[in-house]
Amino acid sequence: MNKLKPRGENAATAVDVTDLILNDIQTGVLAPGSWLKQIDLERRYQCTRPEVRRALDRLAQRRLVEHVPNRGYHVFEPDGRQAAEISEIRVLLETGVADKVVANASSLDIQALRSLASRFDRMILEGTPIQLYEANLTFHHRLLSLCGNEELVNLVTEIRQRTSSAPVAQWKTRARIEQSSREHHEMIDAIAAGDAAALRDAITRHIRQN
Amino acid sequence: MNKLKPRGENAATAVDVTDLILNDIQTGVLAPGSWLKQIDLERRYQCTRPEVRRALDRLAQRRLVEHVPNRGYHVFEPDGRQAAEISEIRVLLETGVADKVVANASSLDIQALRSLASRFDRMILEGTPIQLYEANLTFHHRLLSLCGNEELVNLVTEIRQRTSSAPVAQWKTRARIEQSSREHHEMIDAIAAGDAAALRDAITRHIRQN
DNA sequence: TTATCATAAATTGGCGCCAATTTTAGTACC
DNA sequence: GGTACTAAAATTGGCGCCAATTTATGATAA
Repeated sequence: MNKLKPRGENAATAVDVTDLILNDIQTGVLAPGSWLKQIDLERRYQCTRPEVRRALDRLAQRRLVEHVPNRGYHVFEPDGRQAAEISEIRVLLETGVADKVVANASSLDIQALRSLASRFDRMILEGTPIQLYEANLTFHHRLLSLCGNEELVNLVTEIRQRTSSAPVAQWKTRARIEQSSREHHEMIDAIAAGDAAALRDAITRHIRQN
Repeated sequence: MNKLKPRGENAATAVDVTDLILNDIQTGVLAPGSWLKQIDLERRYQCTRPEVRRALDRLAQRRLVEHVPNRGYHVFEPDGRQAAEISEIRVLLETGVADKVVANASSLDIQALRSLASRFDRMILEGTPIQLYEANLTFHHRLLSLCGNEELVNLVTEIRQRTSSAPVAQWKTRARIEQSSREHHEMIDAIAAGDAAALRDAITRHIRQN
């Protein structure tokens, strides 16, 4: 008598609809401001109505979509003020642990960071915008993890999602992308040199001008 | 033909079950680690099953309760590491805007803060632990609001809820409470003196030793 | 021709039932 | 007397239906 669902289903089926919708918002498939009709989502993600509703409620809690009673949910578009304020929060958190990052970084970590930064560079040329976006996330996640504060890493990951509705489109020009790339390497150099002040400076510029 | 529900019901009925449960967790009525049975909540708050479930899901998203599939939800108890990490995050955010707070504070704001700090002092003697807790929240909220970053205020309010499961019980001794009181006045003095460094120092000590 | 109102279609959101899983209690067996 | 197995009770969680509200459509009158 073999149990088909051992305990948490297989890993592939385990992904929640919330993440699917979230992903489509991040990649810009679901445009900022657009209305998310429950029937459409139901069909698009091949799931039931209650699942859609739970996902929408969760995303509304995380302020990625906005709920208007009896009207439905639409993709949230942060105004300039909110975006600026969130950027400032990121600056505070990420520069605040710069010294910890520098202190904890082993030569192996630095090597890994260089590899991830290079991967970002490669994606500028060869990858899709989504791959570029993900390479960027991976780099920043790896760097921030060095601070040793797991909760902080989670928090930054969460609020980064709120920064721009369609983060894929955040790099408007090619020049801006390449500037980002340079800043990545600049951060690594600062870490390698043990220069926390330089790291803080690079991080601040990097976040503020996105 | 009078409409009994004008647009969003009357303000009293509008409070969500989520807030009710949250409040009972904060005040320690629902003890850390205890299981939240849906039937009990349903009866306790006079609401329907789906309402209970939505509330539990929201609280689980905010990591105030933990969800174990097919077992239910229980009040989350943060371990020492998590509590310490969250405190560090608060230190970074609240000290990070100390200069802004000092810069923006008018004499009227300072007056208001003194009033709120006094209210806290009064609650030590005359109030219930819950009133004391709320007076403390009000004071900190008012102070932090001076930074001008609305998103940051919201964020701190949110993560403060995650710090301790039963925040009412956070002040273990009378001595600790009175120390908190002194630190409140210390913060105000620093603001009045325009001394951002002193404010940062007071905030750091205040958060770390809770 | 355009504005307004009524009717119809579509969408949201609340509620209850039932299946799946877990826990508890009881019983038989070692 | 203790342990393992079985059956029943309790709890969780998924799903579909229907009422309430909103939006779209069309008709009528100015």
